[in-house]
Amino acid sequence: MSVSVKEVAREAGVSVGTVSNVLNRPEVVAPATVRKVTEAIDKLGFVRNDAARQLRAGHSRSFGLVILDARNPFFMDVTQGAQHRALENGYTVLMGASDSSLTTEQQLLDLFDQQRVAGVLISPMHSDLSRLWRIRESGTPVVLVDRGSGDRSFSSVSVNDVEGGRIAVQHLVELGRKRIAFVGGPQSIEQVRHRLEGAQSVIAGASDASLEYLPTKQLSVIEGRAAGERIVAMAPGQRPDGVFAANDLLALGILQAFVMSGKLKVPEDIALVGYDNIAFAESAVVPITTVRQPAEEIGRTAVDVLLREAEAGENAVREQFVFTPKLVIRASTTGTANAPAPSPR
Amino acid sequence: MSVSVKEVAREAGVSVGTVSNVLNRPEVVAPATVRKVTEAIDKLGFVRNDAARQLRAGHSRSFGLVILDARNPFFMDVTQGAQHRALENGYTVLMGASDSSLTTEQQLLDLFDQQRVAGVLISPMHSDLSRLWRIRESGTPVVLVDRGSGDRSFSSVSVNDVEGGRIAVQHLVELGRKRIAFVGGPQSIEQVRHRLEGAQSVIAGASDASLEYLPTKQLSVIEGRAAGERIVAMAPGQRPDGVFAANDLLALGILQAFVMSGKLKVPEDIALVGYDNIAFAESAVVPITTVRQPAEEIGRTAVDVLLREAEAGENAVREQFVFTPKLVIRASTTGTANAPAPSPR
DNA sequence: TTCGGTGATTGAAACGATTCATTTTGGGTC
DNA sequence: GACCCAAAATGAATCGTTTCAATCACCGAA
Repeated sequence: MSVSVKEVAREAGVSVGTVSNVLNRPEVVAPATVRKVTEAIDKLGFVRNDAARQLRAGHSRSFGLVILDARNPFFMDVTQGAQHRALENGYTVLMGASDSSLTTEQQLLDLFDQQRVAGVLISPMHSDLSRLWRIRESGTPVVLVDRGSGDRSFSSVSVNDVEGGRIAVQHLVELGRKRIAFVGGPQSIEQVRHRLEGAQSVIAGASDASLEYLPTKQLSVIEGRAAGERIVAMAPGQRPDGVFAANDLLALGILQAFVMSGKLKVPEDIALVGYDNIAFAESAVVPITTVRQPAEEIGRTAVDVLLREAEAGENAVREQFVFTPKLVIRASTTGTANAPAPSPR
Repeated sequence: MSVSVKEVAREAGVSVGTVSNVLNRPEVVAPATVRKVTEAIDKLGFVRNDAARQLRAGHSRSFGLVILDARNPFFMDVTQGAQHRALENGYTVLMGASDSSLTTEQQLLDLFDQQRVAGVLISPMHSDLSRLWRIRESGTPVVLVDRGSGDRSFSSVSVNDVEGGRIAVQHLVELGRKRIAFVGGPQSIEQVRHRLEGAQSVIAGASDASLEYLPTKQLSVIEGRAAGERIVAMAPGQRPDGVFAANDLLALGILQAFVMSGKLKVPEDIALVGYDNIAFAESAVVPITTVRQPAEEIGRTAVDVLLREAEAGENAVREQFVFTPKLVIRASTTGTANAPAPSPR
């Protein structure tokens, strides 16, 4: 079916070893021979069989990346960053979304195991990292993405989510909002817990403000809309005047519900802050104030760390990268018309 | 490093052939033996080496998918659909974005070649399908996605883009818009050409309406914003009163520019129609009227066709699926407040 | 007791690239 | 012309799984 080194060797009148050398270390082969072999390769349309290379090498030349949600532009940005940096180093990225399902996460890891990936990048569902320990013990480096490693036992590239939650709610409080609602869930997602924690820390320091927790099942536009509808349905007296959503998808959904109701004006009646600074937050009905995370940089850095760990092998040093999030202020809290200049992402 | 069938066989006291049979055809192995082997597998933590399987099988158990843009939610929806359907059939999807670069497209195909993927799904850049011919001739089925195969020489799953362009502009004309602008590009993208063609066909039939073509370099929010700014800068007398954008990302950017200028009201001064019906079109500053394509279904169907072609081998029948797009009317053309019920995607 | 026959198991070959110890080649020296 | 050495080329072994022809074990029928 497809051409192998053997046939190339025959065509070029050399041995298979030489063909392999031309492919991998042309400097040890006589120039004339290199030419002969290259010509044979072109003539026969030879394409290396990656499976055979991997089998011999013991591991593949791709990294496995497990993200939480492929529909969230934030993760696609992370993926993009990772993919580019990996490609620069001759690696490929296999991306899979766990869709916040533990089973799917396991399946993806099984898959990566079978593929003998050179490393795993993962935004894990919960704190039980035992599976990841096993993977690393079997010789595959693991880097946590968008999630710190509490005890520093894994390398990680993350953003300070507690701080992110803090600056978001701080902003709302400084605008004079008293009844704050936090919309997000499930709490099994660490990022959600941390952002909530940061929110609570602000409230604890502000005597006259309160925080209400409105749980959601997922971090999606649909769930956001549902949460928004719940808020719309509340009695005016106990309705929050500021909402902090655990991510921009939720915020977008919440905003939709508010606008559709025709009853709640943003930010006059209720201010809204999201998280991630996805491109679409800026072009929403009311441009959404949000907490920016350097998505692509997270992806790139994660691959860098993975490459270093892979190189170092057994005695690799664990690295902890923690980025600091920034508040991007837009009309959903300040009510000023759309920001005149496009904000950086 | 990692456990092989050989060690499992030793542990279980059987031959490697038997272990392989337990793995692949347990029904031909005595129940007691199956148990012994299964226990040995669990005990040693054996994980199949996919590279070795592939090598033997001659091809991998994954499909390669080349999309135009990973940041466009439309393509992520297609990917999601493809991934799910593939998984149901025991296949994996390797997704790569060509980012509208021919070189990247080639690189991805090279990669898939090396991986000996079981099939290729591609949303190709231009009409030169010679590379795809070669791939198919080497025994790998190919299905065109979101793009028809003019001469039916490839199977394809697409949407009638000419019709999509037609209904979009038809809608604008029916609303009484006379000076229509088509924003999109580059024309090397077939989808863009067809949508433009559909737009032109309407104008040709409407005596008093005109169509202006505003080219863009990409189908992105940024490019949309730039195009929008160009429109804002036009003299009021020759400014279009209706804009049809080649996709929702562009539309979102255009809308941003209009709103930011503070000079143009949508739809009063200028009506806007997008394409794709991505989730974010609905939650835009002004919810955007758009042309809906069944993204996930496209992905699913494409995998189905690929599976059929792979099964049939040499004498496979080429199949052409053409979905019909639907107009989703929102405030950016009708000006009515946000649609009360969320529209279907 | 022997002979089929069936169901279960075996083990060697094959997949294709890489590696590395070994052999060959070609110059240069004395 | 013999000898040495470096550079170049060779080819068998290896990776882990699957396949399949061959063998084995066991039971019932003759």
